[in-house]
Amino acid sequence: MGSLTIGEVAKQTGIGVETVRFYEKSGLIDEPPRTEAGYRQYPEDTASRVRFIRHAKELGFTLTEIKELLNLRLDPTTTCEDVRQVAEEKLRNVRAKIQSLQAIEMALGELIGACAVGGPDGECPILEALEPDWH
Amino acid sequence: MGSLTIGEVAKQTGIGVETVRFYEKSGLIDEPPRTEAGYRQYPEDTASRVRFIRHAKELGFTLTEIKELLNLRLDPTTTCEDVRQVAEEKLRNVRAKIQSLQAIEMALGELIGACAVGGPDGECPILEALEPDWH
DNA sequence: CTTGACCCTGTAGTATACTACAGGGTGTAT
DNA sequence: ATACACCCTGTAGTATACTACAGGGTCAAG
Repeated sequence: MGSLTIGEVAKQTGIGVETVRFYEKSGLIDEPPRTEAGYRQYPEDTASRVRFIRHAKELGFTLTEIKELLNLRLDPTTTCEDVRQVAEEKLRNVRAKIQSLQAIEMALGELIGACAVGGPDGECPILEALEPDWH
Repeated sequence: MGSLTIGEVAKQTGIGVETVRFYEKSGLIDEPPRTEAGYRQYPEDTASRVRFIRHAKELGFTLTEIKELLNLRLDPTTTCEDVRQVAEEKLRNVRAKIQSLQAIEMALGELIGACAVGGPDGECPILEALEPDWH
């Protein structure tokens, strides 16, 4: 107990074993210790790390950006100030995404509302809601 | 006036002319009328459509999903009920993304706060903030 | 002690979304 | 009338993120 095979990680996270190895090679999850036979022994929190990666990917972050997010903790060579600056940049990035999504959310809500009363009439509430505030 | 060349669309949106043609071929923007010489004459709102596509892409939507979003209006063969159902599914999708981003936003805020007082201490607030509510 | 499910490395193939030619025509400014 | 920037089609190449073998070793159950 206390460690997971690559197959268990894959099963718990709904991805393939090749993808787990791919993430490891890409530096998104740490290289785990091995058994004598060479089998990977992943720590138990690897599964939540993988789930984080999948969610972040769905939110439009690239694997490179996700690596940066995950490395915000745990790199002892960077100073606190470095970490803070990267974190603040990511935070601005995240907030911009939230705003854009909220604009789409409103547009979709309007579309559904318009649909309920009269049906779509050729204009595009989605485009209209998003355009004005985008430089 | 009243129409844009492909180069003008590209310039106004910061993408290349090849990408505009690619979006046209992919059905994300309508095939525009042509001059006698075969030059494309895009309607003026093409630029905002392209900007919408770029933003939606940054939010993790695929081009296929963006097409679905854009086609929510303007297809006269689908019923209002069809439109509403697709719109509501997209809305749920968008709201889930907003929630996940807000969780990341909080985690980053915590990280920045922790950093301000004592520096990172080996735990990962980003991972921790996201884990509990993700099945 | 063998069968089947699992693991290993390494390489090659796929889908998505561009991006860059090649080879040619157009339009206007000097 | 000849540059030069721009447009056209079509095809091929690239980056990212997987996904699928090939060829082989490991291990627990019967």
